[in-house]
This record gives sequence, structure tokens and C-alpha cells, in this order.
Amino acid sequence: MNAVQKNTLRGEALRQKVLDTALQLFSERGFFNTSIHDIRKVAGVSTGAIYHHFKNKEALAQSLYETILGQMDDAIAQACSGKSGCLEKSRAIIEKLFLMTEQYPQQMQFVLLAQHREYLPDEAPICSSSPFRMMKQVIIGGIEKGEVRHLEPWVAATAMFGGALRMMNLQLDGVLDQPLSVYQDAVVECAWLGIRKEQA
Amino acid sequence: MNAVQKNTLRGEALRQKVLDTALQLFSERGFFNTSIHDIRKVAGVSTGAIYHHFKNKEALAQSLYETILGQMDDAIAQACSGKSGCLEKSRAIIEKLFLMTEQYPQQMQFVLLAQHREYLPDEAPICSSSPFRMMKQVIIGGIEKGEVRHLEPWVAATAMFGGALRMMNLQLDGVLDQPLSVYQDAVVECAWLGIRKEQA
DNA sequence: GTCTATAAATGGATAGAC
DNA sequence: GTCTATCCATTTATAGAC
Repeated sequence: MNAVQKNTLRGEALRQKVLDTALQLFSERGFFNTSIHDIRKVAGVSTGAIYHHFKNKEALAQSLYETILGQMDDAIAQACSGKSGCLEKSRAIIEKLFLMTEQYPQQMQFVLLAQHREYLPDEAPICSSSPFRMMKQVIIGGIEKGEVRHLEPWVAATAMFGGALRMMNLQLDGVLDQPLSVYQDAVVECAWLGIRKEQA
Repeated sequence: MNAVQKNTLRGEALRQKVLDTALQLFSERGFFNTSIHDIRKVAGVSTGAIYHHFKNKEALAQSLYETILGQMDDAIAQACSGKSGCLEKSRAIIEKLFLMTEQYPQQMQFVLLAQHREYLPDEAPICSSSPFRMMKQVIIGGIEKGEVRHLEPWVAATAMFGGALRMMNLQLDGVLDQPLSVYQDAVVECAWLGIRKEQA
């Protein structure tokens, strides 16, 4: 009765089912602990169908990776739009990241915690990806406008977002007993006090 | 001429050679991209010798993991000893971690960036390990002594050390063009300004 | 486009000689 | 304690029917 139905999914719907299942298993067990056979079984599709839609296992992971990074990118861009101050933008980014961590833990686990270079050797390190570059740019903008102290950009960016990213790690590891939203204001305040230009 | 000599290593020296080689390959390619055969070839020993010293591949990784965490533990304990203030302790910890990242990048890569739960399923998340618990304790001590604002402990701990840990990530990813020591004072200052109790 | 069956290779682990 | 040779399970990927 709980057996997965076969033959019901075709085309794009099947492709999506494979992606969903792969994300679930990759985030739970890791890329290397998930075989094509596992995905086949859980998704209730055939090996041939998987290989019809994806060149190989790496291409499957690549597709997931790009999609999720794109979603983070959109979310961050949207969070920043309409805001002008560095603090407002940074707060909005952290709010969005915390929200995504709560709402889509599998996606964030896969993108933030996996070591993609081990199976996507041509991929740049995640700190060079678009969402992370945007975060750094927000801080550089804050330095140029005199809202943020004149710090080395990497130092300022990691000071602003490093604590938040670690809190996301802790949440994904199941260490925190409250949702991230509870800690959000304090996290933003600590980071901002560290880099803001004193209004003496 | 460059061929690895065989039969030269025995006993403890061979065991250590296997550990060194495994650490090198695990940190370069990852655990799952490193086969026993790879270790055998690079170390110049036999399969049988490896399995004489280690029950299996996981046990090899476990041994590395425990040794390196122990070294971090000792380094952090030593850094804190003789210091009483939260800022002094935190600065000493970050200094030591930065130094270890520069001096032993393979070890830090293996301990900080690998997803150990994928192959050491019984291992606690690294944030629960002794070195990380000590860092949190330093901050809790600072809160109790009134040096640090009354923040949720996880928030205060990630605010103090989150930026530094991300800088270590960046250095291990080859993104920074200066050694970590160059950024150290600024990293510590940013973090401390965020959590210190104002001396108004 | 999806299926089953299977090829081909890899890799963890063991056996038994030395 | 170390070696070589090999077993066996797993897994990626393909072939060919439907």
C-alpha cells in the first residue's frame, strides 16, 4: 500500500520528482552515500528514466546546486531592493537567509554544508558564488558611503554575516532549540555594532 | 627514482605514514574520493599493512579526527591559560586558530570543512566538540562576569567567533591574498565591539 | 520516454604466504 | 608485521525491448 506507484510520472514531472528525491537523499545522507539505485527506489522511477534526464550523477547534483544558488540569489536581491542603507540591506539579507533555512532546510543543508568541490570539481568555492558576492558588495557599499568603518572588505563582510551563517549551521545541525527568527535581532545587532561607523 | 621505497617502514612509523598520507589525500580530494588503494600507493605500503593497523577506512578517519580535535583542544586550553578576561581569552583563541590554519592547513581543512557525519555517523556535530564548547564557555564566562552583554549564549559565541571561522574558511579556499595574521586584530575588534558591555 | 537487465569497473576487505 | 593476490559487493552507466 505504501509502495511507490510506477508509470505515473512522465516527462517534466518525472524529472522534477528525481530532483526532489535526490535533494532529499543528498541532504540526509550526503552525495557519496546516495546511489542512483537509492534515488531510483525512493522516487519510484527507473534507472533509464534518470539517465534520460541527466547525463550522470554529477549533472544531477549540478542542476540542484545551480537551482538553489539561483533561488538564494533572487531572494537576496529581492531583500535588498528598495533599501538604501547598509544596515537595512544586511538585516533583510539575514532575515531572508534565516527564513529559507527554516523553510527549506534540505536546500540550505545541500548548498551550505556540502563540500561540492569533492564531486563538482569545476565549481567555484561557494564564497565566490553570486549570493555571497552580493553580501560582500552590500558591505563595500556601506564602507564607501561612510556607514561602515574603513575595514578590509573581507573582514567587514565576515564580521557582518559570519555569526548569522554559523547560527544557520547550528540550526541545521539541530543544536538550537528555538527557531532562528528568535535570535535574529540580536544577531544583526551584534554584527552591526562591530562594523558600523560610530555616530559620536 | 621518485618511486616510493617499500619495506622501509615498519610498526609505528608505518602507521604514522599511513595517517599522514590519508590526511593529505582526504584533505585534498575528500574522504570518498580517496580509496584504500590510493593511500596504499602514495604511502608505499601494502593493503594488508593498512588493515593491520586500522580496522577499516572509517577507523582511519576517526583516528585522524580525534587526534586533530585533541590538538585543537590543547592549543585552545593553552591559549586561555593564564588569561582572565573574556577579550584576552577570545583573542588568544583566534590567534591560535589562525596560526594553526596557516601552519597545518590539511588538518584544519579536514576538521573544519569535511562533513564527518557522512562517514562517521556516530560522531557528534563539530559544534559540540570540546574545542567549540570551550569557546562558548569563554563567552558565557564573560557574560557572567559582566564583560559581555547579556545575550543568548549561542548568539554571543557565534558573534565572537563566527567571523574568524569564516576567515579561516576563506583562507583554506585560497580566496585571501594575505596571511590570516594580517586580518587578526581587525577581526577580533569587530567581534568584540559587537558583544562587549559598553563602558559608558 | 520509460522500462528491465546487465555490462564494466571500482573499491573495501580478507586469506594466506613470508 | 608486512606482503601479494583475490574475493565479493556495490555502483555507475548502457543496451535494447516496449
